[in-house]
This record gives sequence, structure tokens and C-alpha cells, in this order.
Amino acid sequence: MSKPARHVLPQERTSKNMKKTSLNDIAERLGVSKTLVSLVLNGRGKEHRISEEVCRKVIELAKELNYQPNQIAKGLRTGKTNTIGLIIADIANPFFGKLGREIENEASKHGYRVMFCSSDEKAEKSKQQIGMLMQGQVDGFIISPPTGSEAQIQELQKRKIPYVLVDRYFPQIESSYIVVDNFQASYDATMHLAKQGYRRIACLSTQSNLINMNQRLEGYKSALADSGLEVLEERIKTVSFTHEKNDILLAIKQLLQEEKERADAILFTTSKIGIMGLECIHSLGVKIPDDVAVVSFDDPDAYRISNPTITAIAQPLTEIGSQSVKVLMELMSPSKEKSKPQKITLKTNFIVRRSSER
Amino acid sequence: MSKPARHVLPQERTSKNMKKTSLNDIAERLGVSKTLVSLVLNGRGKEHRISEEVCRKVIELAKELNYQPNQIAKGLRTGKTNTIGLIIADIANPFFGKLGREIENEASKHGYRVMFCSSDEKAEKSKQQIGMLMQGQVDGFIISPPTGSEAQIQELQKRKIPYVLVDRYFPQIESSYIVVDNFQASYDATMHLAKQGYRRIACLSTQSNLINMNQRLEGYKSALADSGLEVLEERIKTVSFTHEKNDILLAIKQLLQEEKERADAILFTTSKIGIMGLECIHSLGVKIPDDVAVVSFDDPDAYRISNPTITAIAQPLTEIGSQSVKVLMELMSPSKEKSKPQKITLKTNFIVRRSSER
DNA sequence: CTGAAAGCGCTTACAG
DNA sequence: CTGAAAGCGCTTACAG
Repeated sequence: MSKPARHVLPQERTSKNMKKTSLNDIAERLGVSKTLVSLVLNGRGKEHRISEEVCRKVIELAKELNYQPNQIAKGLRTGKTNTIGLIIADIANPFFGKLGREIENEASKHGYRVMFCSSDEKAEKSKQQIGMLMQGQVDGFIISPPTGSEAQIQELQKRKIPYVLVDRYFPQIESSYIVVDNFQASYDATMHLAKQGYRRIACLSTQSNLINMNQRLEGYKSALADSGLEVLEERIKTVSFTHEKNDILLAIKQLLQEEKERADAILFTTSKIGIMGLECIHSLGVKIPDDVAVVSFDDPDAYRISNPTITAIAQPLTEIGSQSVKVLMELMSPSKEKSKPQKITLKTNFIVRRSSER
Repeated sequence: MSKPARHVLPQERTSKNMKKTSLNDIAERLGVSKTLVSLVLNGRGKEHRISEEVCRKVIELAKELNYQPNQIAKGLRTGKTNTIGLIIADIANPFFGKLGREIENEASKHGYRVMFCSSDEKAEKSKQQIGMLMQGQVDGFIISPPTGSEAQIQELQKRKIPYVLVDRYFPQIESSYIVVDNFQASYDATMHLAKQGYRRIACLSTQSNLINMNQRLEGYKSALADSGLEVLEERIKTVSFTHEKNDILLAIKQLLQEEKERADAILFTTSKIGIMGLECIHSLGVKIPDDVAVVSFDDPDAYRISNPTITAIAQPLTEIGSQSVKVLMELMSPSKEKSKPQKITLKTNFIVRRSSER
């Protein structure tokens, strides 16, 4: 009885990893089948009425051999990876970093891990990243989709791959999403400035047609109108993602210096712009809030230790994170195949600090 | 000729995913073997002298069917996942967020993805996370090991699982690591304060015996000694990870108010402590640098927009990130099985700003 | 109560 | 130049 020739893997196992124990090892040592071991170790022993005696033995040996089920093999068999793909603009941006952390926490409660990709707000990048992760690596996605990524999202839709959008969405595509009420947040912030007596309120935003940014602009404009203030196009500046630093300096100079009617307040629509904007303001020697008041979306650490402290529109990151995971979990559960997309809009938290005092 | 009964997966495939195309689909449609298709699609057609005609056909059909190789299946077969496990304290902490981003960038150049876990500096957490990811999910680890995680690292060592440590390491364990010269950085920063004429220089650090923190303390003490200044234990305060906020406020009060000989400068050994510390200092109405000078490790955005701007010890995050991936890649390459651990110490960048001006 | 067998989608040593 | 077959480590429908 000659054994059939054993195939040898390219990376020889023996030197590496000291041969991890597999289901088979346990089965052989105990003289039972893999089936039984698998059942027992998955806690389905009782249900299959396997004797307590046998169960105990299996569990003991598994512990002794420090058995760790190979998730890859499990994944191949079951079609589940227990992994979420997270596509955001930049994990180094504290806004997304904090969001990522909240998603990690909630995912972990459901037994899920997360894989992240930074798209830098570039549609080509997110397309490549989604494509890569779609190759059987993740069970679903949480995505903050960049400008121009509609087709990718539609592709996910078409392929019935579970996903939820965060921070922004595409109105023409039926998706689940978790966002904040950007219009209201922006409206309230601008009203606050107007009530404090500021008359020449400017807005510095990003050059994108993403819905969240558009809504922030609209909220700003509406508040001006409702306060009897004029909406001047030259007080609305937008900056690109790529040359942000220069663009912002230029915009702020125009807002504060070159015009006759210089702005007496600025609304920043993201913390990234806000932080750079504040640097520019300081470098120009302009005083906050005496020369110009400042309000910004998001609430990074920097705004609390800034002097003066910066009035902020804080987003409920914990809730955005946990809700996005929860909704994704529902989409991924086999039972709820036909459930409607969930569209969740959360309130922001307006924190008045010294930068907008009169 | 009755077909053998086809097994049906629990999650019925037909409704989901519209049956992704597999190697087999292509092979069948073309009337060739899976082997051939696999070879061609992996660019090994020439090498195996498969006719150009056939190669072209395979590649064409693959494109047409939008074939995406199933990475899980590939992983099971080859034992490689092309994924790195990243264990850091907290992805929401901008220091680790930026590091994560750099690691992501470099990993992507090598065709790798990254999975992150936040350990909150808790050994139990990192143990659980490493254990989870070790179940065939990642090819190697980049870890910022918390206090008390020596055994976990030794376990990786024992199992010959590739890993590299960042930010800190355990001197008693032979590992590859990428760190900065913490002693020198701290020494230089303290000397800078001494040269500016500050005499009562305090240090606020974390309650941990991690080597990086110890070295920062040692650098501080050495510089005091070399400047002819006394090292007073009551000027060295440490705070726990859990109650940081309260601890810091208390420590700063003690440093600045309750003592007769109040501190005239403070060295913060992390940006997390630094940011909270600055908040406390502001809330106490103490002026920087007139009442107390400030220097901090790390260089978050906050330090540039703070008023005054904060003198910082910036770590070369790009290089730490890229080096850690490069070293890990070497460890994971089958050729270099026996190479010695790489121990890399990088220089920090001292940025003098207004918070330490005299 | 338990086991033999199929199969997830790949890669690769081997044979021709 | 090409294919049949084994096998990575699991899970599960089916048979007894």
C-alpha cells in the first residue's frame, strides 16, 4: 500500500509556521471525522446530538493544539469573509480617522474586521480600490464616494453587493446612506454669524459638486437671504483638492485684503480647509474675531486649543459610524434581501466658541 | 447520463452576485483546461509556450466576462493573502492615522492591502486582534505593541510569522523595528528650553514603561543634568491612558499653581497629552510662553494653528511608514528566510515655534 | 449519533 | 504545447 505522492507547496510549510493544526489533525488524532469536529467546534454539537463525551474530547484537544480555524478556507466555502471594506478620502484626515475608529468598534461587535482604502477624493482610485476588494475579499462596503464615482456605485448596486454611503450620496442612485443635515447645519451657523452682527459673511468651500458641499453652500445662501444680506459671488470661494494650500491663501487674501468690502466673517465648509485657512489668517496677521469671525464644519482637536477657540459644527461621528455598520449588517443578512434602502440624516452639534464672538 | 446532484450553497448564489465568472467558466467556453487559463491570465503563457492565438482568446474572453480572480481561493491555495495587519493604539489619533496612511501607500505599491485594529494600548486587545488576524487572514504584521504585550510578540517570533514593530519595541526580544531616536529628540528639545533661559523645566508623560517613553524621559533628564539644572521628581508627571483628561488637569495645576517653585516650561511627550495639556493651560488662563513655555513631541495640525504656535518634535512619519512596509516585505519574501532583524532608528525634526520663545 | 464525499475557486507538479 | 488531477482547509447535504 504505497501512499500517493504528496504534493509539496512552493513555500515549504515545515520551516515556516510550524504546521498550523487543522480540523483534520484533530479528527485523525481522535479517530473521528472532520465533519464531527467541525460541528462540535462550531457549537452545533448539541443540535446534532453528538455525545457530550466526544464533544468534550474534541474541544479539549482543540484547545491543547491551539487550533485556529483557517478563515480563508472558511471564507472560500461559505462565501463570507467577515470583513468590511471602508473607502474614505484619507485615513490621515482626523475626520475620517475618527469615523474609521467608530466603524471599527461597531464592526468588531458584529465579529467583523475592516480593511481601509484612502481614495484622496479621486474617482479612479476608489474605482480601483472597490474593484480590488470586490474580488472576494469583503462582504460589503462603507463608502464615502468621491465626485464622479456614480458608475462605480451603480455597479455595486447592479451586482447586488451590499454597501452603504457615508458623508454624501448621489440623489439619482437609490442607496442606503448616513449623512448629516448639511443644509440646516450651514444655515444655523450662518444665522448665528448674522445675529452676532456680522454683515459681510464669506464662505470657503471645495470645488466639488458633491451633494454635501452643495447643501452647505445652499444653507449659507438661504441664511444670508433670510437675514436680509446680499449673496455675493465674490464672497464664495472654492478651492481644489490638489492645490489646496495655495488656493486657500489666495482666496483668503482676496476675501480679507484686496476687496474694498472685505469680509468680516468666514464659514469654512470642512475642517481641512478650516485648519489651513486659520494658518493663512494667522500668517497674514489678521485678528480673530476682531478683524474676522470664523466658523467651521467639523470639530478637530485643533479648534479647542486654538486661541481664540473656534466655533464648530460637530458631526456625530460615533453615530454615523455605528449606524453605517448596522445598516450594512442588515443589508448583508440573508433574510432581509428585499428591504428598502435606509436613508438616515443626523443632526449636527453647533458649538459656539470665541472665534465668532462679537 | 444523469448529472450528479448539484450541491446548493446556503446563500443561494443566483439571486446574489449574479454568479461571478470563474476560471472554469472561461475554460469551458473556450474548450480548454483551467490550467491553461490560469497560466495565461497569470502572464505565464509565454513561459509555458502556449500559442499566441490561444493566449489572445483567453485574455479577450476574460476581459469580456469581466473576470476577477477570487483572491480567497487564490489565498487558500498559495497561502498568501496580500494583506498586512496593522495594530496601532488608535486610528483616530492623528499620529497613527498619518502613519496608517503612509503604510497604506507603501503597501499598495507592493500590491498589498491593510487591515487595521486599534488596541487602545491594551495588551488584551492587541492579543485578541493579533490572534484573530493570524487565522490565515494576513501575511504579516506591523505593530505598535502596548505595555505588557511581550508574550504576544514572542509568540509571533516563535511561529515565524513576519512582523515589524513601530514606534517602540522590546529590547529583550529580537525583532525588526522602526523607531525614532527618542533620547536625542528629547535631549535636544530640553536643551533648547534650557538655552532659552528656562530653569524649571517640567515633563508630562504617560504612565507606561514602554521604551520610547522611557527614552524620552531619559533624554529630558540628561539635558537637565548637562545644563546644570536639577532633576526634580515633582516636575515629572505621568498620566494614565484611561483617565487622561483629569490626570492632566491635575498635573498641570500642580506644576503651575500649587508649588512654590512653579514650572516655567513643560515638555509633553506625546501629542495626545500635549493637546489636552494645552487645553488645560488655556482654561487656567496661563499665558504661553510668558508664564510657561511649551514643547511637544509630534506635530499635529493643531500646533500650527495654535496661538502661539507650538514648538514640536516632528516624527518622520512617511519614512517610518514606508520603511516598516519595506522591511516587512523582505521578511515575507521566501528568499530571505534567515536575514537578521532590521533595527532602524530615524531622526526627528525639531521645529521651533513661538511657544518656546523667550 | 456519525462519516464519506462533494465542492468553494484557485495553482501547480506531473504526464504526455 | 496542453490537460487531468490533486490539494489548500473548511462546511454541509445526504445517507445510514
